[in-house]
Amino acid sequence: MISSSASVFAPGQSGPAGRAALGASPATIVRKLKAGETLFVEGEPARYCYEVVSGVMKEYCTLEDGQREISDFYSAGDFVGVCGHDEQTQTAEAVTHCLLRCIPLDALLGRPGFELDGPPKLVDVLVSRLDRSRERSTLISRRNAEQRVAGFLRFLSRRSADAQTISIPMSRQDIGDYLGLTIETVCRTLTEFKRSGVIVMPTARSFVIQDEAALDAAEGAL
Amino acid sequence: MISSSASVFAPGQSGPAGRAALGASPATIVRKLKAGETLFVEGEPARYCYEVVSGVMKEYCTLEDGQREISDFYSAGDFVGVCGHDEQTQTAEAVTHCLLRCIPLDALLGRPGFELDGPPKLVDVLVSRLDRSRERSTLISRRNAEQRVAGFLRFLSRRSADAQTISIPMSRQDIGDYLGLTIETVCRTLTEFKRSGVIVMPTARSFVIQDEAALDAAEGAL
DNA sequence: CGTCTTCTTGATCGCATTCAACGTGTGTGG
DNA sequence: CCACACACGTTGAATGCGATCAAGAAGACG
Repeated sequence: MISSSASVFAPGQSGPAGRAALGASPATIVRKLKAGETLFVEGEPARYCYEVVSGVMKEYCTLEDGQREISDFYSAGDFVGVCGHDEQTQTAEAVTHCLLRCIPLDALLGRPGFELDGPPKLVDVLVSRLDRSRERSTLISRRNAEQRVAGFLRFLSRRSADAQTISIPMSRQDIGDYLGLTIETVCRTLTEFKRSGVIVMPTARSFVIQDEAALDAAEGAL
Repeated sequence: MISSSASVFAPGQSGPAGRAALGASPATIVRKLKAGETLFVEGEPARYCYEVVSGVMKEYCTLEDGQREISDFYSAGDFVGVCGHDEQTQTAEAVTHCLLRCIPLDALLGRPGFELDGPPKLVDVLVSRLDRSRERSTLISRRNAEQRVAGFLRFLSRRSADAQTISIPMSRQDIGDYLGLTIETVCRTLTEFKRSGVIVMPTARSFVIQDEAALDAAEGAL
């Protein structure tokens, strides 16, 4: 499953645009991505990891039958592109307009000459990734649509911290691919939450939690 | 969810039996577990990790509604108990009679005075754990019972390497808790594989692959 | 030999998928 | 500014797969 077409490795696509980070303390190299743009694809050599400065990224695998499985969403402070292998095992794509800080993997590995100021330890990143992976597994292993969507709304609300109105940056398709549900089931479940007064949705891409207790109950003991 | 009852920390239960590893190069400390015995429970302080010498271990979470979710099975060469946190996030239990080599977590973290001979790098263990977690996610996110069970049989056959007859060390319940299926569905699916000649089962706890191609097809592009 | 656990099979039900159609919003060009 | 097109979201009806409830078979063990 190595989809390394030439275009993928076009200059400025497989690493930070322009200057390479070969100095001692790597200057903050930033990449901008518009919604829908691809950061890297499965099979590509993994030389950088990226700290999300703003926006939302997603990582996914494409299965042979064409189905997409989104393994995680990343927002400000998260690190994308750390898979622990020489080649990326997943594809990363911008959900919204994104600002990324590029970090040579050597820096995370603590190789001499690549020390970081505020070093995100590779181990820490891997641990948080593992935790998130397990969290998702729990969400999809034995829970029904209501519980999954409720869990997802909680996931979004946790990120938005104090915000009243919580935005939904990703499409229904993305939510489905993350929760292992069809787009229709996601819709229906949201509609049901609206109908029963658990949430209110000012727009299709935002919501306000009306009944915290009911949402917790819907999530069903997580 | 901290289930740290007193009995759990009884001597010889929360660490290697008898002598503690406080010397420089830790002598091989081994623990034996009978099938069904618990190695550690969720919430317990994580001070050791364990290399499986022989037998099969499982790690699982217990959800509030009583459902068990088995996140992984471990056999010879695998490491149990590395979660990256100060407390175990899961419970580990012996599936079969097990022999384990106890490794102080300090050794994996590379703390001075705790160097190992053949050091399993913490990063490597975490990476393999993450890979396995993702593999399981893929198995349960959008695949039907047939594909999941086929994938599980492949998982078992990969471990048994060259063996003709592959043993199934875990119960149907365990398989179900791992695949996110009920015990009945696991049974029915296995029966269907037998009926259609994909596998033969000399006993309920072993199988022989009769039609490799059909098993691959059933797994459905993984 | 009997008891207990594990495994298997059967019948029914409910939830999520599928297929299909209809709204809604957004952006582009006339 | 409006008209149109296109992507995205929502709703409806029917189907099918896996869960559930229930009971029976097969091992394991004392």
